[in-house]
Amino acid sequence: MFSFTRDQLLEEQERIAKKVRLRHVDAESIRAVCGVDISYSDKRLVACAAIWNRDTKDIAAVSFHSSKANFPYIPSFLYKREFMPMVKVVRRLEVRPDLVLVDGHGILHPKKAGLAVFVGVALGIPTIGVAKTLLVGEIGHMKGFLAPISIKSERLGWLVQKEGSRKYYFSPGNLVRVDDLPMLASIWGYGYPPPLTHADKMSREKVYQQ
DNA sequence: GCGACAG
DNA sequence: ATCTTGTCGC
Repeated sequence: MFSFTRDQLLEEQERIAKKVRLRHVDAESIRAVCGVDISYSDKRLVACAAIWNRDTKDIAAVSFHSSKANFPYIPSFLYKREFMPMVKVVRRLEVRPDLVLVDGHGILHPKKAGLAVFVGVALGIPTIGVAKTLLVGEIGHMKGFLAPISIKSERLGWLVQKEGSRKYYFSPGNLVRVDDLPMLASIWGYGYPPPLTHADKMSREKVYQQ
């Protein structure tokens, strides 16, 4: 099988980080939002992509991809474990989403190359990383539901927390700008993104019955 | 050297 | 992520 040295993985992250393009996206143009998540049962995994329609506020399409986990979970190298299954499950959708939300960090990462960066660069679709815990970065002062997060004074993401809700960490994966994230998070009211809630639930159901 | 460490 | 009892709160 394949083995990788830590340096090889770091080189791969540095290469992908150079391919990221942070571009402005108009929130009004975002209609189909896709959430991607993965559930596990031992070494088996099931990835689910769920498209949530911003107008109907309901799920418009779903796809699954089952495979075997071929790499362990190592902090800051999650991409090696989940990147390919996520790309495949999104490509399996019959509809091309306007925005992809990934369960994990984007450029808010030691090498600016989190899981959402790999997925976003591979797909060429605006992508955002949404994580439930912080990996790196310093959190600024909360203003409304938002607090900027930066590394060495460079703003790379946002802490989003609606009153009475948990904290979520947003950062660009590709083709969106850091300062676009607040407007995009407002689409679903700053809570946990509905597309990710559905993808999480459906991937868990699928891996359970399989 | 020690601790921290997305999912 | 997954496993997994009881407990707090709406």
